[in-house]
Amino acid sequence: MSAEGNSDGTVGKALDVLDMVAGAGRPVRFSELLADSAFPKATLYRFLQTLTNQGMLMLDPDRGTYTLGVRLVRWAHAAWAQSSLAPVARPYLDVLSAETAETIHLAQMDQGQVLYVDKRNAARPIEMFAQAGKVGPAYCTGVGKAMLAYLSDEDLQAAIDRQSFHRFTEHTYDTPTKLRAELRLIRDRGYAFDREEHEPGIICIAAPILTRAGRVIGALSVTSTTQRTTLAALEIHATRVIETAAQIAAEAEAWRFPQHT
Amino acid sequence: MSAEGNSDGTVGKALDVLDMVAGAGRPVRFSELLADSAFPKATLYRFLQTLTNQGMLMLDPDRGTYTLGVRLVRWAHAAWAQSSLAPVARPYLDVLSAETAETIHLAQMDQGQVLYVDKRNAARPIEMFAQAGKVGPAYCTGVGKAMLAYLSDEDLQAAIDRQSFHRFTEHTYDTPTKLRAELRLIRDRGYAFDREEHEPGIICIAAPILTRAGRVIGALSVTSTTQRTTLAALEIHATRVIETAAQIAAEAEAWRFPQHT
DNA sequence: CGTTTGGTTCCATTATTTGAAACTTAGTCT
DNA sequence: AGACTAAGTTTCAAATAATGGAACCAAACG
Repeated sequence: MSAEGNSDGTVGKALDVLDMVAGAGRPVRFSELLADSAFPKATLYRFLQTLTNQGMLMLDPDRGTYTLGVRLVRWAHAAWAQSSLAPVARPYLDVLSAETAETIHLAQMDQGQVLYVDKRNAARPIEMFAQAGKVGPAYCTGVGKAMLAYLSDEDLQAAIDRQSFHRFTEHTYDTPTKLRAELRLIRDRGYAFDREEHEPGIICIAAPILTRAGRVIGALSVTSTTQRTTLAALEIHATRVIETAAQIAAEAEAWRFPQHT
Repeated sequence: MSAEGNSDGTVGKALDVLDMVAGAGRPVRFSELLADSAFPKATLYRFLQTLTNQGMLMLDPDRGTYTLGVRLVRWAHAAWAQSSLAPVARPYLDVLSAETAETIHLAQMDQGQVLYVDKRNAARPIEMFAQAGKVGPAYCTGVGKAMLAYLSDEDLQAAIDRQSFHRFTEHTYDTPTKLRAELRLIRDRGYAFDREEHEPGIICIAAPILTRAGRVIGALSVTSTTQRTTLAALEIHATRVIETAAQIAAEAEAWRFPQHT
């Protein structure tokens, strides 16, 4: 979680610093960052200055702490609007949400993890920013497995290498072998289950969003709890989830979607 | 429209390139970017490669077009949660929204522009990502002027230098001089009006959010239309807006600086 | 096919980054 | 107060990475 060994020249290093601040998840002092980083004092200092100048970081002058800058929020808006499935999928999610009255997730793959890009909440109005942008593990979520199942061999291998296989619950597939077996079943079935693999009591069914060429560009899930319903009952939505995924795929293809990895 | 006099070394230049892609608002080809940029072919090419490697940009291999990468969405979530006022302000906005039954905006300053970080819609609640993250001009919006009015002299000068002073409506303050006079009034009054300066028919009253030390950290507005109400009628909310701004400021200060002298 | 257009790579030159060390505060201890 | 310490800032010659003109490649065009 801490140090990327990455090195795309100066820019790469600067972004590593950004990541470090992002990773902290709270305002951090220069000295804290210095302790965690491989950079010498002066170098880190200069990066911090540059990033602050650029609005990527914010320096609280009273406290001398750094946080992520709001400029990122601005870019994210553009990124979300321009290169996520969310804008395209929105109307379809609305329909599915109304039909199922359950929580809907729309996700994409990002660096081997699941990135949620949109959500419809069963009950109350949504808190989009609080939800979209969140990341989760791929190997133990419905959307994650749905996407993994349709990855090319080499992309799958790369993704598997990035999984932690932490055993969140007793149902978590905690080895690559078990996971691969599960993925095979998912591919045969056409959609994935989450059997309380990530959080106890949380179940879902999820379908991949595929281009005509068969490339995964995202996934879609209907989520519920074991208190409200059962997996079997949830499965009646399978057809509609798959349909919706297909509709989104078709729409997205009209816009010729970039490749996500 | 991008004045790249930026002097933050290589990182700054790379971010300018990112901005260029973001600014396009659609997938762009290498050659388009080349035409718009001052960089020579090879240089621009290398930046694009680096940014793509870093996940800040995405390259559609079929079309040869670049879009913003989803990694930004991920960072933005962290930025929003960690260094925007939005999470802190949320409950207060909810109350104000219920009380006024008008549209509420929460904004912060970003590079001389207004960045909206949260919103409550008069009618229906939705679309956070689609709304938050949007930017607008500072010199002709309520929140913008409220923030400008409390900037330090040098920050104000820097901000003014970045304004376009485009005359959106007949009420727009279209020169620095007029704007400065208006800002003085706002400071005296404690809150700002928007008298259809940005969009015809749209009016608002806005208050700055200030730390105890007097630093501007954001602004808050209640917006309506000339069809629904008048500026005079809207002004009855002034006290509550200022109160709410104070509450958010207090909360933000407590939350971000737990320990105090 | 010869030509144009759009994209990628080379590599000697040049400018930027680097980081040890010196310096400046601001804060603590005696 | 004065001496020490920790945290942050600046300097500057050496090391390194960025630069960009030009060559190259590959489609698409005529």
